[in-house]
Amino acid sequence: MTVADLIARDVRAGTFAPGTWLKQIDLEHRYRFGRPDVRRALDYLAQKRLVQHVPNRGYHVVLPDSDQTAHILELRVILETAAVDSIVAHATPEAIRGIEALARKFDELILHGTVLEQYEANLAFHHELLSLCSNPELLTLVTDLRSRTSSALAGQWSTRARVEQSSREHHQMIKALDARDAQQLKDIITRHIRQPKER
Amino acid sequence: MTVADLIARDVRAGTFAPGTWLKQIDLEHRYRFGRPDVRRALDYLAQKRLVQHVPNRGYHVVLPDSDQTAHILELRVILETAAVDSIVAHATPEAIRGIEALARKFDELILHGTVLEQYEANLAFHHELLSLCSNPELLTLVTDLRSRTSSALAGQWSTRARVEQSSREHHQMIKALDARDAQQLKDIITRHIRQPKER
DNA sequence: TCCGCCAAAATTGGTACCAATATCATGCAT
DNA sequence: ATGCATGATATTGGTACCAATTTTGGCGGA
Repeated sequence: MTVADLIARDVRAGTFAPGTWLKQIDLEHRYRFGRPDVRRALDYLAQKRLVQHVPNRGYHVVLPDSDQTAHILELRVILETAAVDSIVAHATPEAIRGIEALARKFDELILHGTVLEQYEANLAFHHELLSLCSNPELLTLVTDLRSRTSSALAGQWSTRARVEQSSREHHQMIKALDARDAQQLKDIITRHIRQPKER
Repeated sequence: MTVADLIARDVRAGTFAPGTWLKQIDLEHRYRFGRPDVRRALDYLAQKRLVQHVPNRGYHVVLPDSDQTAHILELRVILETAAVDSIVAHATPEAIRGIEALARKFDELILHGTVLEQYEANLAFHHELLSLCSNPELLTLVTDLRSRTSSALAGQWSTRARVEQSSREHHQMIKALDARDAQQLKDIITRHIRQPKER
């Protein structure tokens, strides 16, 4: 696993809170990598907009911007609903079963997993679903976008109720996919991404 | 202007043909920058998928993959048509006039400009049009995607006829925008991006 | 007591150098 | 003559070091 992945994971897990300055020396000792590796990783993450670079100051974890995350979520709605027709067209019974397995994996982790594990299981579910789309670039693009909103992980996934709601929506997606109901699937995905605040 | 921009420009201009190995020493001398700057630029461009990194071999300009570019073009169709409703809603008369000016600028360069100038004028036109969308992230995302397909610049922009067709479509877009005809604008944009091969 | 200035420590970012690896050319054996 | 091994060369990539900038702590003055 690369340095960038390790840092990204720690950012998501909350080890490095938003706004924290990531000092190269600390990262060097923490992950036992050389200075150039650390700097490349920070540049990489800066380009991915997970950290921000300030010349002669260093790199710090980005502060979540609610407007910006809202815009990114809208992009995901656009892209993931656009993928639905192709997904439905390529949804073989085996593929659906594979997705269902990942949904159940997510369900299990609601009770006995850490927030990070839940997050990654959720990622795996959506990744598998989107991989049915005939456009592989869409998958990588959405994956990229998702990685930019997850720093607001604590906010979105805080409550048990919200996670259980996600689980229900996963199974609703599978049901709609099984029924080849594209419009229904689009609606669920839209709700799932937007995560409307309850009442 | 940064090293990455300079390299990117030379790649688009065809100075560095697809497949060419970009040697750090050469770039260092060509642009009069230090080694670390060159390496950062190459890493940056590799992340942007303009060049490819092979460990212990170096960086080479990506070879255009027709399937991949087709997929990226489809993503642009999805995103740019999705932006239309918002664009139409925010199209003030002044904004339309600004876009029209850029379209005319493009027209002029058809006759008296280099291919690179035409390319950049085209970019400016689309950038201005998309900037009307209420979602700024969409603009940056499409700009990013566009930068990945332009290495196939020679292929797409080769003929005078194709460039003039683009010009006509620009003005059709403005007309549809002026008429507040969102569906019409979407159709034109879709054709414009897909650039169907003439019979 | 609080504010501003100055020095010291720490961190970033760049330069030079060196090791590791790949490519190329030459020579040898078949 | 051709294929292969071997050594020379060039390029990449990492290590160590140093300069430049920023931050921190302390001191003096208002």
